[in-house]
Amino acid sequence: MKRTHHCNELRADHAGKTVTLVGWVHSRRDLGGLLFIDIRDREGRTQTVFDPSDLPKEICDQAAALHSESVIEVAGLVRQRPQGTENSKIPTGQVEVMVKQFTVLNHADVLPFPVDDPEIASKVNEELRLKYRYLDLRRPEMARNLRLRSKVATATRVYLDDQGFLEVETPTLFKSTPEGAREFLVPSRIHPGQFYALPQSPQQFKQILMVAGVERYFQLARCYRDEDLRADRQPEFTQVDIEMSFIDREDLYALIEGLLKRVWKTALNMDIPTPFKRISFEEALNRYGIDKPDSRIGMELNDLTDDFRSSTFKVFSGTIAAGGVVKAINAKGLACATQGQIETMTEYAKSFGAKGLAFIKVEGGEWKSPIVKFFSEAEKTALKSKLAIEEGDLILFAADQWLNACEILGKIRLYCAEVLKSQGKLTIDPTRFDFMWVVEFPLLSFDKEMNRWYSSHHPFTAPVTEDIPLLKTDPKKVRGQHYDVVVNGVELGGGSIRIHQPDVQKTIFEELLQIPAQETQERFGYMLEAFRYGAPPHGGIALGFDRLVAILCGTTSIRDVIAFPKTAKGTCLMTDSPAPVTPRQLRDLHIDVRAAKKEAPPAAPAV
RNA sequence: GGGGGUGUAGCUCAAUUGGUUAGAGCGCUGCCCUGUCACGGCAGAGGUUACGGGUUCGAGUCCCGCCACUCCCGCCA
Repeated sequence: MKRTHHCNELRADHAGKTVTLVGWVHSRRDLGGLLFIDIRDREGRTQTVFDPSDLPKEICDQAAALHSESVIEVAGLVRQRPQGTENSKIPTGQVEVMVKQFTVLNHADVLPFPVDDPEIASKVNEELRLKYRYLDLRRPEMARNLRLRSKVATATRVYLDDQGFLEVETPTLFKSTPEGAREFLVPSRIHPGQFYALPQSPQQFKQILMVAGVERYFQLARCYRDEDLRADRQPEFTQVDIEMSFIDREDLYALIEGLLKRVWKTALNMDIPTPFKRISFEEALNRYGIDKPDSRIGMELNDLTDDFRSSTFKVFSGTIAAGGVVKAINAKGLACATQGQIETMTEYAKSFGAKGLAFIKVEGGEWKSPIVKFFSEAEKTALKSKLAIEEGDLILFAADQWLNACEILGKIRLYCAEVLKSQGKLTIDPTRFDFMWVVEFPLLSFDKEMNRWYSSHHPFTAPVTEDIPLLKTDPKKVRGQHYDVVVNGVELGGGSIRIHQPDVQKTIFEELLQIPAQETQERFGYMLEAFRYGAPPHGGIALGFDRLVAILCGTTSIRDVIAFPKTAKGTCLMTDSPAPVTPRQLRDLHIDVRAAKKEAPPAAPAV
């Protein structure tokens, strides 16, 4: 068997050539005498013709009995199609292969779902698609995603190699660092009762590589987090992990902008403008109510705190008196929102801790609202001008402490955008990509319940240099040298300049995070020690590779760009994992299982 | 852990207020068909309405439980 051409290769000037094609039976049209079979491989498809006047009956019968997706090999003569029978829908539509020899390489059973019909195949229950992932991946859309992912990975490697980066692999069997994401544990057979952890990210190793003098490191690194899944979160995922020595934030921005420019050019043949705009965490919250703004949908937040400071509407003025703020968005054209939708929004807002969701519907020239009667003329005028209120608008308010008020309206804003989209009142150009850097995150956040500070990003993030004195006096004000790269409301990645001075690192660990010295030593001792032996200033970033590819493929679910993804409950429907193991295996690992045993599934019926 | 959505033939979907034998398209099986490409024509098979209970003269439809898939909250340094 030697194929001479792939199935998207033959053109009119191949006429007269004898060729061999291999591939899958895409479709079969049996006219009783003449039989057409479209043979498909990953490149495309080609029509083959079985002519009974030319071939033994057995061959024609055998070919006529084939199911879709059987794998065949055909050899024959390429010829120009008879006039009037060309098919302009496919690139090989000018020619066909007159079959001389034919072999069935694998006879396919009837399929659980159609692979050839994109209309139906794209609507097939995802459960079925995951169970028969190999069939799902044959669909052109999925094959395209796999191919695009591969191209982006290669473009990334080439770009970073051009920039002098070394690709270094780091261990998958790591040590548990019980802070941050929940880890997957791997019991040690050789060391009874001890465990490895799968890395949440190669964070510590990449910093150590800087101490090791690598200067420029990258890796398409597999990371593992035992947390609940989302459309854009899987328990195992891939990061473009990057770390560099002797840099500041500007160097990093330039590097990543160059990388994304290259990737967008390679994948979509698009030139994205650089540098990306930059927005501080505070401004992002103030304007968009979220630290990963989608700037394509308008409806920015407005601050009305000053306007309602002495309002007779106590819900607002009272909140302000207690140190809170009043914010509002204008959902243009949403005055038609149903009672149900307003209720949904209110419930949604409440789930984030809002007490309620005040609103004004601007309909029929009047402001319909349960609260507007409390507003003075001056307050109404301020609203009207600040929010540019027009007929048909829906105004939504949040009154709360700053962060809460912002976040509530931020979520409501995204919800409104979805409603407007579904009503056709908001359309977004699918080729629009709004990149931005979100910067100046607070280094630390305070956990009221635990009564302690924790790292907003991770404990290795360097404070902004001029804020270092504030560490001991006013930790809340310390900004971190942290940055997130965001596109269209998706956090593509984040990173920071790291701490490379052992004393600053020690202050963070022991004085602010209040990790006891002994524990710091046990968990991070090797890092602190490494920093004592010549640690260069360094920083880096990690980009979510699955999210990156998903955006390029125009899908919201990273499952569409991962060959073998997990379900929302972390199972693999194709291999049926996770699964029980034998008592013998457990014994070797010194493990007793206390969980109730799941009942074994009934034996599969004989096929 | 919590909330929402979905589950009817192999696939995609329908089934009025709880009311006859649960339907359609595609696929599948058989027969016919020599220029189709969504080939066409005729005939046929195919259902534990996810699963387990309950209410009712009667349940795909209502109630309770449960499972799977999915979206979201929590969670994701």
